[in-house]
Amino acid sequence: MARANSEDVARHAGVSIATVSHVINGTRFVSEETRQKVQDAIKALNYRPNAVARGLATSFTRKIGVVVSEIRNPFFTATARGIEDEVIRQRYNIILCNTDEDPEREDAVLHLLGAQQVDGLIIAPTGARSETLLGLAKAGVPIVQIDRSSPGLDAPLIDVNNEEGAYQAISYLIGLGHTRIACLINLDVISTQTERLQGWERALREAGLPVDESLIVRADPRFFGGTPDAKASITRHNLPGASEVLQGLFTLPQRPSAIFVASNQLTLGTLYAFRASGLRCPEDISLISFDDHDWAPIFNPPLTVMRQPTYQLGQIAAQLLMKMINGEAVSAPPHLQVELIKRSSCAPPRASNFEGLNNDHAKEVSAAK
Amino acid sequence: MARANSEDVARHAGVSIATVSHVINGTRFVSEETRQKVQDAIKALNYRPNAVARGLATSFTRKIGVVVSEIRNPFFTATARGIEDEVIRQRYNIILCNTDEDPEREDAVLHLLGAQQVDGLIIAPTGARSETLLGLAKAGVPIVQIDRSSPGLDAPLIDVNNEEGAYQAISYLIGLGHTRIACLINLDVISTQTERLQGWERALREAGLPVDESLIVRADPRFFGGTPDAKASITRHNLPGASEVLQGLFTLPQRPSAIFVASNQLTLGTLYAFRASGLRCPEDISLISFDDHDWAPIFNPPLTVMRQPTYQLGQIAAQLLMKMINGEAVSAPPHLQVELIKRSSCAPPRASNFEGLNNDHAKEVSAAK
DNA sequence: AGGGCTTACGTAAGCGTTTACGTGGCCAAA
DNA sequence: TTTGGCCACGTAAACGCTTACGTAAGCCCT
Repeated sequence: MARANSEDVARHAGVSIATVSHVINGTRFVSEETRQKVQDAIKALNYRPNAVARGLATSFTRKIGVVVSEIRNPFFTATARGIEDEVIRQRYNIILCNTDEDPEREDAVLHLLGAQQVDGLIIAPTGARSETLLGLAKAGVPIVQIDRSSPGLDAPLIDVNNEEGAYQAISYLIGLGHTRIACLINLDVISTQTERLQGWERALREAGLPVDESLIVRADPRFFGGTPDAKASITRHNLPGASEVLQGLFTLPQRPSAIFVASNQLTLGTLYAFRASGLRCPEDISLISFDDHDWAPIFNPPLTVMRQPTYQLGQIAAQLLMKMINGEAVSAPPHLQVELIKRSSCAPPRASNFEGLNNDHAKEVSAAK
Repeated sequence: MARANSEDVARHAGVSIATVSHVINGTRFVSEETRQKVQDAIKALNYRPNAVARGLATSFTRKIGVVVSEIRNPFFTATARGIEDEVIRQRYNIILCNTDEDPEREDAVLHLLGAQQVDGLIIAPTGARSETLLGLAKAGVPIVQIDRSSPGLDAPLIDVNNEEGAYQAISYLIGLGHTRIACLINLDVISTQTERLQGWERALREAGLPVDESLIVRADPRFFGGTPDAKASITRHNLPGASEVLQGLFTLPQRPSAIFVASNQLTLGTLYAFRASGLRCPEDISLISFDDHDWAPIFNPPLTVMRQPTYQLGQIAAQLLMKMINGEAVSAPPHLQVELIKRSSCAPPRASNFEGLNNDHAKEVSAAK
């Protein structure tokens, strides 16, 4: 059963094809009588306007591209959902693409999206400068960046204040009495990681603590414990992951009493390293990590985290993009705020004073003394 | 800078627009000389074919619709990723939509996808019969269903053997010595849930155990501990979630010694209920649940699960769909297999015999006696 | 020499919309 | 009776491709 087109509708209603277009879009006055005839014809023929043809005619396709590194990363999953909820209300669709942080794959999907004539683009760019991305921008495609920014690209960026978030996390640990705080970051060259590293350093410096470079460790992001295929496609650099790297660190004579995990993809490996090294958290080592997880509150111990407003981040990015698509002037919004969620994976270091305690586990530890 | 079109290229190369099209698509012989001129022109003008126009002309848009209930559900996240990896190789894009198991929203997104002239559709349908979906099928849109099937729709279904998986899970528990095994299922009307319930019942019957209806509990699926906005959009029925429902069950005089969780969205709530009720797992109660999680191996205890090949499920669905789009004859594939991943959340019930033990924790418990 | 075949490419219709412009009918004012 | 204007709608070009069909040039064969 071939789909009816507007010509069929016009014939059926005894009007011109222009009129059916106008009743559909409400773009000019049509008498009540003819409008009714057209509506009836549409019903009778089960007519649905062809968005592709409309796209050709208007150059608006009602599709936006969403490109992230990996949709299985809960950060992006939630963000994508925020985006979709926002745009679907305006009858827009999202085309989802993964880059795996690979500039080549990024290039490929950007070409496809460009060909698809998306009305706009929300992208978490890889670290590499992308001529293709710059080309899209120059061609007038509205773009908003999320989480990180692409070199040379002048497009609004929606992200959190990573440096400040890390600073808060480290300050919290310092307040608990820690002085040797490791910082675990992602090997991928993403600006978020260096920003968080800077926050780590600043907190240390401001507290008058030594900045020991040997406490900065980098690991290959990977899914831990996922299905085999997932694992294969996610291990990117084929270099040691968080658990391997940390088990080395933990055997050091002067091991840290706390660890700050700057990437949500590294948390599971860290937890595994604790277990493998026989370290109890928070008794032997404290943990604070970026990004909340849905399992974090019921983990043992419940994880203290820096929560990012992921869903909201997607919403805001989408709202901004829609404004740009509609030709409204927009200004780069401020950073979103991260939130310190105190649960129980941070406690004062052992054999230290307990001033500044303010969570249950710390009190338990204190009481146990 | 307006984008060049094929006419610009033709003019620049001194050939006709038809020739440009043919060198791009390789659809007819073009002399090496002219081919070269066209290629040069394409480079010079940075020409990219407009997929929308091509779509209008050929009626193939190189887009497929992917509709799931909730992309934040890791099951669908992995599946979507499998789909994308598969179709991107053929330069196809996916349009992602969420339904929240809401027939109305499903209807809305299906209309949009229909208008967008997707070449095919991969859908995890809601339980409700959908005229819109049936209409798309009748209009000739290739469709493959995943996870569950839609009433009245004749389209291949890619899923796992839910009944058998549940049967295996329960049989495993029975082998461990359990006789009172609760079954926690999702309130949403999805066929997977009833199938798993049937597996539960069959295993019990075949073992000659009583089928106690009071051990079947239903809960509202919801994210537990997620961000506030996530929670709001996910709680669907505004009815008690897993943790509330189970805490009731656990205070019963004859509480179950094991629980089978039939939905991955209910596992976190179950774990929370354990904690809230002061129940230790697996010492006081055993747990086996559908779907693996990336945090399951490092949870305390590591969770024994029925793993579904989620990523692969997406791949297979995509492969099948591509064949259908290419007009090849396809046959409905067999169920995918679920896999019992034995970790440590299942142990023999206390004060019972220990025959049939086969996991570490069970042995520990045994040894501890 | 003329017809026919091949080679390499051009012409133009068509895909299903939107939209600038045109037009017939009717009514009121001159 | 004109004329002008409004009202309600139709005509046709345009969007950027694909593709069926047409065609000019060159060659071979009789």
